[in-house]
Amino acid sequence: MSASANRERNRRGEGAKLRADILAAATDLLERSGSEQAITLRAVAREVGISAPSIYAHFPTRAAIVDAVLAGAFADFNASLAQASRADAEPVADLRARCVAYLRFAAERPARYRVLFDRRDRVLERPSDQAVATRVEAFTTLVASVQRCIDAGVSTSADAFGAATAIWVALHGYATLRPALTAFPWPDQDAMLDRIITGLAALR
Amino acid sequence: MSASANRERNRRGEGAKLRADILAAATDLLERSGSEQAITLRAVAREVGISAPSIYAHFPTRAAIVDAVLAGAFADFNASLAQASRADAEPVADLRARCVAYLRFAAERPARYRVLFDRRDRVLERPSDQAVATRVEAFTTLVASVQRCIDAGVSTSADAFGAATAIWVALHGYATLRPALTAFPWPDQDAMLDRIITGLAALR
DNA sequence: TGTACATCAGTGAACGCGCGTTCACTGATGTAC
DNA sequence: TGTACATCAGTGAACGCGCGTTCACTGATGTAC
Repeated sequence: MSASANRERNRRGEGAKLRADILAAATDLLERSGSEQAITLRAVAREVGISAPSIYAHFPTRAAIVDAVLAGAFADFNASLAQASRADAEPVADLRARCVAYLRFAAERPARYRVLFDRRDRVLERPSDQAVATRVEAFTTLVASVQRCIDAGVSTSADAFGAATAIWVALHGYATLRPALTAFPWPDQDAMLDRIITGLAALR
Repeated sequence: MSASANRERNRRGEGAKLRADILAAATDLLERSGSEQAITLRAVAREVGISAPSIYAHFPTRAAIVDAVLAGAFADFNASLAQASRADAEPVADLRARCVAYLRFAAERPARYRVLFDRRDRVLERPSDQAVATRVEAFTTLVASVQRCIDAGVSTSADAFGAATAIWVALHGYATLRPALTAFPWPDQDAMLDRIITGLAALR
């Protein structure tokens, strides 16, 4: 298949546009297939309408593409949660809004969600401080949200960190299992969330 | 590499022994690599010390090997939980023992655990009733365990199924995230379990 | 007891595939003079 | 204003790899006579 059939060559100085197209195509492949294995140089090239070697002008290796997709997923995830946050509202309402946004992100972009926490730690390559911060951001704000419930006297928990970890773990389990086991007679999501928040944040 | 260096040819009538060796090698590859992708015909053959085509006497396709590994993992998982169960003891102690066994299985055989619930439903191939029953067995007994807590008046939950689902989801989240994110400052597992059981089974 | 032979438990070479990556190249585009 | 040319944005062919699978085969082993 000729690439020119699908895509016009960028004008001079606009070569960097291809980088964005490559990233979008890779993200799309991930989301459609459900697996980061689907992100191959050749599949991405096919999707964008270029030849495979053209990718090397923008990414040094296949892994670099996957990393960039992952970074984008984390940024989207953090943005979704931040947007849902209502730090000035009732603390329980804020906590709930954050959890709803968490599950919504996972439901709407299941493959991207999975990839956020599915990867084993890379022992060899040390992630940058910024990468670590991005990864921890959503959790940090969750702890703060639980702490606000404690401060307001509506949670009897003595440990915001522990409670937030338990909530996170439950959300992750639900977010992961729900799309994987569609035949399971899942309870209503709102009821599930009530159980998780009330039980694990030790709400009165 | 010659196979005869590693393995003696089975005697006549004992060809079926190879099936068990193939399964063990495939399981080992899964557990060592952390991914079912590592189960390739050639890798399995290398591991067992035979040539790749020899596998076809025992499994029609690569997928059949993976399925068999998965079935074995489910059987082991159910057996681990069943063994931990103390249905005649205090209901809370039984529930806790089951949860501990759940997390222990996941910690000791992380790749096998993952594969139990990681796979998306196969929409095309309908699983047999028996396969479904095996998959649901552990959960069914968890619901019963919660129900015993309710019957004993120690849980205020009105819905054993909902509570069991919440507990399962939290256990799964923890079992999945804990080995994946080793840099996270995980709280003590016992404290975590207390939070999950007490909070989600609505224990007094 | 000896031997021909069917069967069993495998082997080794080959197929076509998609992959990541390298390499030498091409042709349009903008710029210097 | 015209043109030579450097540069940019790519291309197409090729590499070696491991894969699932097929095929024709081999040689040891047990058994029938």
